[in-house]
Amino acid sequence: MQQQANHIVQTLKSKGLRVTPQRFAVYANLLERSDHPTADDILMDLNQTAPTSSQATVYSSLQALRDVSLVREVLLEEGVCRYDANVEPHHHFRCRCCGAIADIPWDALSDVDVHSLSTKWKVEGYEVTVHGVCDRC
Amino acid sequence: MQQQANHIVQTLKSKGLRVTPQRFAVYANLLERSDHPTADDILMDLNQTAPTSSQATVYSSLQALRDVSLVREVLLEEGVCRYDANVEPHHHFRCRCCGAIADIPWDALSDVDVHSLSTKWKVEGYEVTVHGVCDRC
DNA sequence: CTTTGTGCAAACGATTTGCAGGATG
DNA sequence: CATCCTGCAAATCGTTTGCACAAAG
Repeated sequence: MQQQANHIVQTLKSKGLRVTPQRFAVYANLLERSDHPTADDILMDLNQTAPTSSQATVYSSLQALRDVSLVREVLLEEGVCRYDANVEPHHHFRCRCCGAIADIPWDALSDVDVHSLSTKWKVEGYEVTVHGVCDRC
Repeated sequence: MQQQANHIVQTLKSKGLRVTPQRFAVYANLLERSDHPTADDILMDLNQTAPTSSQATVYSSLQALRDVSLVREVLLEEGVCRYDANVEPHHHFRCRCCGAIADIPWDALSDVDVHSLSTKWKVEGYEVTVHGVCDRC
């Protein structure tokens, strides 16, 4: 635990971010959950027991973390931006009913040849979004 | 042209939608462009020469068209919902610089085997999002 | 004539911003 | 001690809603 905390501090520092309690808390929270929370989800979670961080700060922390590629945005739903501390390439599954999002490891899907597509574009990457219904629905 | 107009009228009727000038205009506009406009883009375009439709009506028309599967939402950018009259399965390319979105025909990419993924999900479909830089950037 | 759509303006929810005070390196 | 961050509240942006009037079938 202490080790993990230290690791987070080092990671933030190595990206040139100041380590503040709020920023630490946002990133730590995102690292320990896998449910792709919204900014508001994180805010609620952090302030559940005691006030930890304000709304504006959560937003700006997420922005800072995104700018240094420690978190990524996940856009699979209208009107909400979700966040993911898993920045390795991977795919997503989204449940049509409950909206739950799950990660799919990169290797679980066959590779798609996106480089022979068009000479008009410089292709840099891709990802697959799978949709369907999850077990709870 | 007249033929095309008639076709649009028939399509709307066959989906049980009343044919109003505004709804017609929104759908026709979406059919003749391929740039995945936002609701506001459409509004601007329609009212460019003469006032044709109000903001609320464009939104409600798009909602109606989406409800009967004549248009689909495209979510590849934070905060904006884009619309596409191409409802056939296809993939998307998005330019990292200018945000432009282009369609990729379904057959242009190799199939991904998404059905052997997990027994926890009932997989219904998928699509690939390719990102990179377009020729103008 | 019944039902549904339109337009306006106000309401809404998520995110951003301005600014004064506070913490970090 | 200079710089960057935080918190608050107000502002902004895209979208939705309530309601009175108008149009469609």
